[in-house]
Amino acid sequence: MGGEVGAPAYVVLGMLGLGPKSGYEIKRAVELSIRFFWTISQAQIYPALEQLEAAGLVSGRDEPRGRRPRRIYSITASGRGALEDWLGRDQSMPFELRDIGMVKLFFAGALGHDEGLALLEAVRSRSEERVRVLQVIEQEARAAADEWDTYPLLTLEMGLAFHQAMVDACDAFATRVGASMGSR
Amino acid sequence: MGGEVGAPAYVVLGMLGLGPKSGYEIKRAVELSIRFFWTISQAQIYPALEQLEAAGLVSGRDEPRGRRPRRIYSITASGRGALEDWLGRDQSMPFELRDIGMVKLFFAGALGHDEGLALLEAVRSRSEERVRVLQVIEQEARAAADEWDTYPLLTLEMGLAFHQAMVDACDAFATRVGASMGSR
DNA sequence: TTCGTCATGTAAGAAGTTACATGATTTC
DNA sequence: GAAATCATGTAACTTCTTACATGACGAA
Repeated sequence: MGGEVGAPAYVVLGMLGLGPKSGYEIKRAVELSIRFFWTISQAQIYPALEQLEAAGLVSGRDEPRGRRPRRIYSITASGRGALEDWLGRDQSMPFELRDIGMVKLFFAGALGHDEGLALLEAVRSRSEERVRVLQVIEQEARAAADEWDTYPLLTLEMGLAFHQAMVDACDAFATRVGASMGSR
Repeated sequence: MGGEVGAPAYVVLGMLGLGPKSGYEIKRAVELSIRFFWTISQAQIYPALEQLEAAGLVSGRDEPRGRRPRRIYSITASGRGALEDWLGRDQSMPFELRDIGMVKLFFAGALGHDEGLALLEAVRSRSEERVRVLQVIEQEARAAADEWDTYPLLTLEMGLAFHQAMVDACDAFATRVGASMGSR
């Protein structure tokens, strides 16, 4: 009792490990960085912050901007310990993928030839689009340098690599089936 | 009113499109095929079957095995129509990835050099393991031939391709950082 | 003065999982 | 005769999302 914080709380803790932030800023930071492999809603953040503070892993202080209330949280020494501990624990890290697109492809045999290929193209272009977005972020990241240090850059590269792999798999399949696809 | 079935129900419908099955068999079929990109629990399947039957998309008939009760569901003509319709709708197909491993990697800067590399290795070996499992399934699939027709095989290849891409990204990073990794 | 952003908080609901309950049949 | 598998069903719980409520500040 007392302890036992879940994954969302550790994500919040991790973000505070990069620097003091308000709940609002944490939400923004997630949107700007890990959103492609983790999401968190506002309604999770504020309770998580309370939990973390109660456990002594973060400390918050009020820093209102004018008359607008604001509370900035910082990671504590024991919070840093808990974070490192969590990162180090080789607890099960299930790769959770929930993809309607792949499900549909799996069932695409129920479709006619052309409709099947249209579905394939939809899945392909979805990943292609994701690759484009990630490439833009990559440009900005390399320009900004420090903000995105090596590990965040790695997760970016991983996202790029596997969506590119999906595009390639679609193209290989289309070639096998003998359809023209992806003009690029 | 009546309609408006969700994704889980369509997954059940898709499985019945491959042949009549009991709820129990549907669960098993999911475990044997799409489990890497979709899961469904027993507690979802039986209500979904009721829903689908009420909507006239499947029809169930009792086929007890001895004294053990059993209900086999078959897709109806209008069920097949609804399935094709769903597969064809280019409704948003968000790629939902929820991966604690990548989250941890993102925050790995909080760790020392060695601990960071250990985490990297954990993520790498997780995907490598998945590649191994998928390769075994691929062998069986190519041997069994018909059961796994082209589209299911495609989703298999996609899984293989992107986990291999993750492994490669880990190796590339490890090389960049100048550590020896992945002896393969 | 209106709109977008900053900022926090929560109530209600959807979606999904776990766990239990029950019992027949098959396999070792 | 014990254990695994077949088979269905559901109650309770957790987790997460959506939506609303409130209000200050800055820019147009």
